Amino acid sequence: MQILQQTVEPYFKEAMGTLGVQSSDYEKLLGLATVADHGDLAIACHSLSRILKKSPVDIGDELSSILKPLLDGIVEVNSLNGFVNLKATDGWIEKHCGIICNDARLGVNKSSISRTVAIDYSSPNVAKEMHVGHLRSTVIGDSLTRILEHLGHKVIRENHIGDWGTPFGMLIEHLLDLGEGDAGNELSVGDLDGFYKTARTKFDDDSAFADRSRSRVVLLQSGDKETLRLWQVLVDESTRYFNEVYQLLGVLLVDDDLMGESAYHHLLPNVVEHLDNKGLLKNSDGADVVFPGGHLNRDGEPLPLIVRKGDGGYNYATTDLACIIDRVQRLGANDLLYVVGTPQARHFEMVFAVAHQAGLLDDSNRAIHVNFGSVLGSDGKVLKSRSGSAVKLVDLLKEAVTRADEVIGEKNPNLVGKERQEIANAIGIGAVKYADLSTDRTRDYMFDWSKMLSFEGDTAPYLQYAHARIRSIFDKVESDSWHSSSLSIENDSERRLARSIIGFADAIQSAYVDLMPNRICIHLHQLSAAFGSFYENCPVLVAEKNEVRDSRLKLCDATARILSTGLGLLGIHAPDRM
RNA sequence: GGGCGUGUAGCAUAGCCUGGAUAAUGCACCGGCCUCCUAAGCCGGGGACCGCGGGUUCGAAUCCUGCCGCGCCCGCCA
Repeated sequence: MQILQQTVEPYFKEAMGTLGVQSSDYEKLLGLATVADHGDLAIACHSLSRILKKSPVDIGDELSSILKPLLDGIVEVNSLNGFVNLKATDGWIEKHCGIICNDARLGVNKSSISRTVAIDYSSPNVAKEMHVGHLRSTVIGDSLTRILEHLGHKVIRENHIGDWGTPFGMLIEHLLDLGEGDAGNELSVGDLDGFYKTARTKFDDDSAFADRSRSRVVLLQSGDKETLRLWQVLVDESTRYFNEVYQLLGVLLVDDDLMGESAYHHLLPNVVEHLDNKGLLKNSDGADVVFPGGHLNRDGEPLPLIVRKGDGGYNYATTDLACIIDRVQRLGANDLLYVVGTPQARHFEMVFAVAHQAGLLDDSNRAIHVNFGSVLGSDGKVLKSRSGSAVKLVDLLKEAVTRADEVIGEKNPNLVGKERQEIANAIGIGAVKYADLSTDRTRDYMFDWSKMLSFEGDTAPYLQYAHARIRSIFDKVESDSWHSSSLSIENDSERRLARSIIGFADAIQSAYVDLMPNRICIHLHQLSAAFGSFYENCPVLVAEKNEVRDSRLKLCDATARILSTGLGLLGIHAPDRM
């Protein structure tokens, strides 16, 4: 209802002028109504009481009578308890909802300024299983990518996989021990954890193996050809596996988006050199560090960002700085988004601070840690991959699809074959994604199988179901004549639905501004609920008059398109049947 | 110890940035609705000292502050 507020704003100002109130005294008084029954917009008059030396109720009455003629035909004006309530007229709703119904973009305009956004998400580790933390990053990042692109921004996906570092010594040695063929087998069936854990165990228990692993790291870093080839085998097998998961999940990530840690390896000395040239580099306990300020360690001393370890090796802070250089200078990114868990908040604060100090970022750039909460088990404790949580991402997704398929068998046995498979996929995967996207991403997230895979309530299947019901109506419509008809709003169910249709653009805007996909979920659920009520109360095909039928068809069409568009922005499919 | 975050009905959440009128939604619970466009649905009902105490304000779930609980982070892992 931003659009209504914009419409009303000038008249409101005029009325305030008539009352003799300064603009600084009424700036925020006009806002969205908090009590839906009272209207769409409200003006709280209480703070004017002191200025005008009248009671809020009297001011409300007076303001109301000034606004009434000004806003005739736009809103109904009433005053109550010192509030002036503005409720959109049916005429206004018919007009604006009608515009949206006729708009391919459903009222969602592209941003006037297109930004180039590099978004870093998913980032699984080579030769390690993807776990629920990767699920969050992948699903949230995918949704944000879609939202940004929908608004006309240029998005560069960056899958910063963990493909470099000391563990690769032991992984390569383990690969050699198994023989490339067998190892490839193990990896290709997706037993990444088994591979990694065995290597780890050997490293810990077998000193000869540990020695070989360390030498292998040296060979890897010095660019030994054969070692690099073996390393590439590990990377290829892993990425093939990641791609399977991505395909099952239905996210946009492809091989071209891969930009692993190894890709920045050669830039790391330059990063340190650059920091040194800027005079930021300090030596502390043998390591090269930068003190960004604002952070203290346990002893109350300034906390450094280590860019080069005492042993001469580089670490993730160095790589992240190299990424910033690459993304800003080579890719021309205005905005840098990092869809990474909250525990790394301090790390990113320090990296961004150093990047600014070093001139790698300036005021035109926005570097944002798009943080998300930890994944908790049913016991409320953090689920960690190290503790060997048995939840494999692939297994979870497959179970979701299986369960969806079972429900289809119960609810709609007519669906068979390939179509049923695709629908089961859309429902199962959609349920998992929606469970992840529909809550505030910054809060911890309870990993609950039964909730995630239940298809009742505020879930993707509820929205998909609303969509499918509408599509089934259109299956029975023979003529397109409704397309050119106009809306006529006659009852509360229609009003509520039309208002919700108008609100779609606001929801997208809100999701974009705060990078919060759940704002879209909230709106889609509210829209679906409005539709559910409409569906029960307002016969469409058997409406008493043709004008009414056509008007309702328009509402249905817009609702369905908002659902499929909105779900699409969440990376969720909306099947025509289910 | 310091920093950051969080605490809303039995459970899970929205609202908090940008303060307003009976705190919203889902699950669970209770009661209704399928000769009628998909009942994965709809309608109605009960259930909350918005962690606790101060403060600012005409007005606080929302802003400030103190305390309590919980979580994460606090130098060579990422």
